[in-house]
Amino acid sequence: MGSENPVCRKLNAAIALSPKDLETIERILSNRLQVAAVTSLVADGYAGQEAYALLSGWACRFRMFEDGRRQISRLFLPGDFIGLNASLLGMPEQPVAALTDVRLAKVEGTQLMEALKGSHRIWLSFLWSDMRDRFITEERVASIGRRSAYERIAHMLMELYLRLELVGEATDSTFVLPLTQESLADVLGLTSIHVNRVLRRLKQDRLITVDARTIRILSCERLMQIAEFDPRYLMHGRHLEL
Amino acid sequence: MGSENPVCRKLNAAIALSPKDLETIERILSNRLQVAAVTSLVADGYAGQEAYALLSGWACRFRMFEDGRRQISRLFLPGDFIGLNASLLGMPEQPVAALTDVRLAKVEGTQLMEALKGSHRIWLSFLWSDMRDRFITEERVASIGRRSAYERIAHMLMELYLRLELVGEATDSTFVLPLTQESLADVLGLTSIHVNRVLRRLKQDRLITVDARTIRILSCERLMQIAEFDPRYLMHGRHLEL
DNA sequence: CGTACTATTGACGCAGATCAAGTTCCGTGG
DNA sequence: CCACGGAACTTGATCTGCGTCAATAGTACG
Repeated sequence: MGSENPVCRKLNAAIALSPKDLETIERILSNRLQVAAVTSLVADGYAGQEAYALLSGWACRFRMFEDGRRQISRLFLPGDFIGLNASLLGMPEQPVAALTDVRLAKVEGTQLMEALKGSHRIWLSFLWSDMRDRFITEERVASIGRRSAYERIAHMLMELYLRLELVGEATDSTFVLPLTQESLADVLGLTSIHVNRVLRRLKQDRLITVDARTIRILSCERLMQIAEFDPRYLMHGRHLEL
Repeated sequence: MGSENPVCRKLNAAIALSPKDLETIERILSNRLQVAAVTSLVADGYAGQEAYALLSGWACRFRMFEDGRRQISRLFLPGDFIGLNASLLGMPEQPVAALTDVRLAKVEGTQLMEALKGSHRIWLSFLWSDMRDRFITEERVASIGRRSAYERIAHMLMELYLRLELVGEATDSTFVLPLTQESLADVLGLTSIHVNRVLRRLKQDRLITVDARTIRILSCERLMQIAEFDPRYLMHGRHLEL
């Protein structure tokens, strides 16, 4: 159904969840809040119990340097959890900020733990989500470390498309990329100027079109080939027999 | 005691473990094996149940590209777990290889799960270790994305020193770095030639000395300052009240 | 209709890559 | 014990992808 929340959609796509499991998850996510773009969700080094699920909008975890350099270490898309494990330990972490207006669900540790204990499938699906986040970060290390700017942006566009598609926010090779080129640069380890130039090249090469902030991928195949995109790290599809 | 294994040492440094907890962990690690340098521990995309704990030597997870480029996304040092969570899901992952001769303990999922259920502290300590690995990877993204080669190497040397110190493999500002400059380059997202030049600069600037493969840090303070090293991400010390 | 982001484009510079030689360090076999 | 072969390390010369600086043009909002 269209009203299904992205968290359930994502988890259920990986591990078949029972209606009861889905209900349990919905309940965990019932404590909703809204936050405007740019707002800090987790302060730098804050050792809090805060954990969120992102229901709509984009957020990021980042590292600031004294001279103003910024690196975004993770992008959070709808359906992603923010600080779930860290909240269980209550340990200081890198700051998190909303990149767009955002709808969140605040997750309570105790409630979460009960759900994990109560259903093996819920536990598996959370583990899956957690592993996937890690693989995404490891692939990003590979991207920033060894891919050229052109390959890197090609890779990121494919990744975003597939991640958004999984939660129903992208179809038809098209999705909304609500970030400024500045933020994109901070994700990619580039400058906004170079991001701009590479996007132009990708358009010239008829690989994508950009209209306002809507991206259309003209050839997934060629984009994946350019980036040596190996979709396995996103772990989409039901790989587990239960 | 000196004979204590690095896994126990590391976990116990974060979460105070009871003698019984430590015994349980020792038991999980009783299935030992040895592997020579360069050997593959986890094949590319292998969806195995394999999980290891590294007892001595260094290993890495990496991403290969068709033209021979390589990026090491994680370094495993003594005391680290390899593929622990992935093994529970049995999902394909990036390959893992031994960088030096290595002593391992093979970890069984079922045995592990029992231990986690049996002791809250063991569970916490594994969660801590897991989070720490993630923070290390996120800080690496920041490093490769935004730090200069000089800052990046300074940062990595400090990180390695502190990680090794925690498991008793470094004292007195000195540790053995058993990697070739080629491997170092693949960790750092640089070329071996540039790594060589930057190391020379660090020596000239009286920040480190290198003798064979032994690194001595002459000024932690200056090194940390250069790299804007924020030790919080390593989560050393006992932060949790229990 | 300013004021302030955001995007775009050009000119130029530099950190780090590439190319090309050595040199040193070891392990191995004669 | 030495000779030899192959890594790993070192260093210089040159090149280039991306950064920096600078200027203009949209756009969005009050």
